Amino acid sequence: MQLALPSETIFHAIESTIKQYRKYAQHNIDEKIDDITIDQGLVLLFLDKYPNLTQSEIAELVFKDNASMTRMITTMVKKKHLKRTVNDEDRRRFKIEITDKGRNVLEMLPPIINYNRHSSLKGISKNELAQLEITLGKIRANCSQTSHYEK
Amino acid sequence: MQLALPSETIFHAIESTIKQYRKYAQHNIDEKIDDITIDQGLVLLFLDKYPNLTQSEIAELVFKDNASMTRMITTMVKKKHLKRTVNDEDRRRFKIEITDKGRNVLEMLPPIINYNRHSSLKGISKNELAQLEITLGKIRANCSQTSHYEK
DNA sequence: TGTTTTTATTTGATATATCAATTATATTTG
DNA sequence: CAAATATAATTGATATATCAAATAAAAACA
Repeated sequence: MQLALPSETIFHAIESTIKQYRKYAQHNIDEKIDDITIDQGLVLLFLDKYPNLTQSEIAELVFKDNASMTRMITTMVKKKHLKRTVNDEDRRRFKIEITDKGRNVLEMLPPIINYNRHSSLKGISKNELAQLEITLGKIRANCSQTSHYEK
Repeated sequence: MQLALPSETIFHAIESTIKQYRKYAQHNIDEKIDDITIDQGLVLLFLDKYPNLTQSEIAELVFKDNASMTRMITTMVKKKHLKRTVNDEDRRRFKIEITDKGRNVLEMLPPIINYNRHSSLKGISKNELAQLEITLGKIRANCSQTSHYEK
């Protein structure tokens, strides 16, 4: 059976694009901020905007699952960007607070993120971007259906 | 500073598309084959086509680094899809062989992979795909440059 | 030939992802 | 109210990713 090499498929193009963007964005962050990943940065931004988020709400916003979020926040507490205390109104939850060190990071972050987003889309028209969005949406829709592939 | 939510950016669209494709593809594999990931399947396909590949050559073909490939192959040896023996012509290398169990998997794999690739692109024209490829290429190019963001 | 460099692979540390099972607390409901 | 169910978060197991350091063997070189 004929089978294209993975390198020849659009899926590889999609995957390597997002990987390259992540590396690029992380590199630009690393130049200015010590020891913060893209996703940890997003956690800070969301907590700043909505201070009462629970861990699972944050998880949803940054597209992680709860287990990963637990561990991410544990890491960020260890690095002293966050403080985690029990929420007395609902003792199942935690109150997650941004420390001064976290606030420090927060000040530097938005311009870098904006730069990353804009510079990586240089030379791509609004139309082209809209088309990209549409095509990706079609793929997602195709992949969200229950397969009809015969067992 | 204004900052779009991650969910509103094209980067999230790209990332969630590839994640959804991976889940969909893995799900279709799981229905028919026990205990094989997409990437492990690709390793088998490449080894079948080019039996003398070294670990680092395989790594390159499936876009992993050497450390990950070492661990992937260790896992596949544990699961008895592969056999690893020292290569006597160059004792730094290993000879990686596909076992009967691995061959069994190999027979079932190509039609599933083809199905995954085709069904997830349903309703997308050749032109549209070509355009997708072009736009992604522009993003990759933008992200491969050394940033000029001022320190 | 002996030394240096390169290549192939491994290992350790750390972060993240996924799944299932577990714990603790809240909420619902009969 | 007590029992059942739902929610928030954790934990354990396992796989993968990344980086840097280590090992072993081969190749280059002086």
